[in-house]
Amino acid sequence: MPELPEVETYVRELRPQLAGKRVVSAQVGWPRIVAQPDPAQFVGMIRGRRFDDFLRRGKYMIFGLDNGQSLIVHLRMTGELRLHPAHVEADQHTHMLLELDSGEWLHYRDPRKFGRIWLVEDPSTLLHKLGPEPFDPDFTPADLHERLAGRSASIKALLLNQAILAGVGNIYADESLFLAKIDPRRAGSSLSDEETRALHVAVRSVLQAGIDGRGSSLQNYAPPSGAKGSYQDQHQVFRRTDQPCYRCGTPIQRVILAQRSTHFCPTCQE
DNA sequence: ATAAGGCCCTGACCGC
DNA sequence: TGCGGTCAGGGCCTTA
Repeated sequence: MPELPEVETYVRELRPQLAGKRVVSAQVGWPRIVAQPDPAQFVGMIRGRRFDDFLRRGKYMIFGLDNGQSLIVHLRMTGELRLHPAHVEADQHTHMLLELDSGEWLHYRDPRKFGRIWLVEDPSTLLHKLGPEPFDPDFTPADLHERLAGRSASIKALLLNQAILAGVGNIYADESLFLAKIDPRRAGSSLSDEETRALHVAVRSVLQAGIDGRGSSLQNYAPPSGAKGSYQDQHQVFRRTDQPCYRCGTPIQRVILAQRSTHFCPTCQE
């Protein structure tokens, strides 16, 4: 389940592999994977384009092309993007292929087909609804407090809301709330200034540790270089239901919030 | 406006 | 062994 640290790892590892290479041809196997434009147009438009820069915004990857357009990819749950030599055959779960002038092929593989690809003139038409980047200097504790004000939904649900803050998903939301010692079931508006500051610090700290570990490799995710991420070894609560809290020994509890598994320590988090 | 639930998808896993 | 049921969850959509 790629979240900000996993997508950031993707961008860092794929950038040097793709920079300056040109698309020779494209194939789309599962039409719904290409959200915009329609797949036939997409194939025509991407042909001949060269990859210039490569950025991340929230959980989106943005490939800048030489004609000013952008190829945007969201991996959702099980998406993978990998550069392979020409002799590697696409399997049944590979839904888009780009042939490059280096002789390599970029494979988009996604068993659950939740991921989406766009080719757009202006990325902001797609990304303008996103909240701030967690590491943006303009994102302050006061800003976070304002975004949570008046919200009755659980703080867990609000952390997952990409319009409030971009990039946090289920793993890093649970880990952030544990580090900040905040009960995930609390209403967003109930957080004090002090708790909001603690959460602000915790989100950045957990995401940075995730990036440093090249992400969390659970059942599906692995970075494009193949070697697994390591942050799963540092999880304090995520998928540790009934196991003792590392801090106090209380069994980690699991509840459902916003239709997502939520893990927390009932003693440490209030 | 916000909040909550459904939906898309398939593989892994569980109990029988 | 086979099989049905359940779970995993990101983001968009509909409903209230």
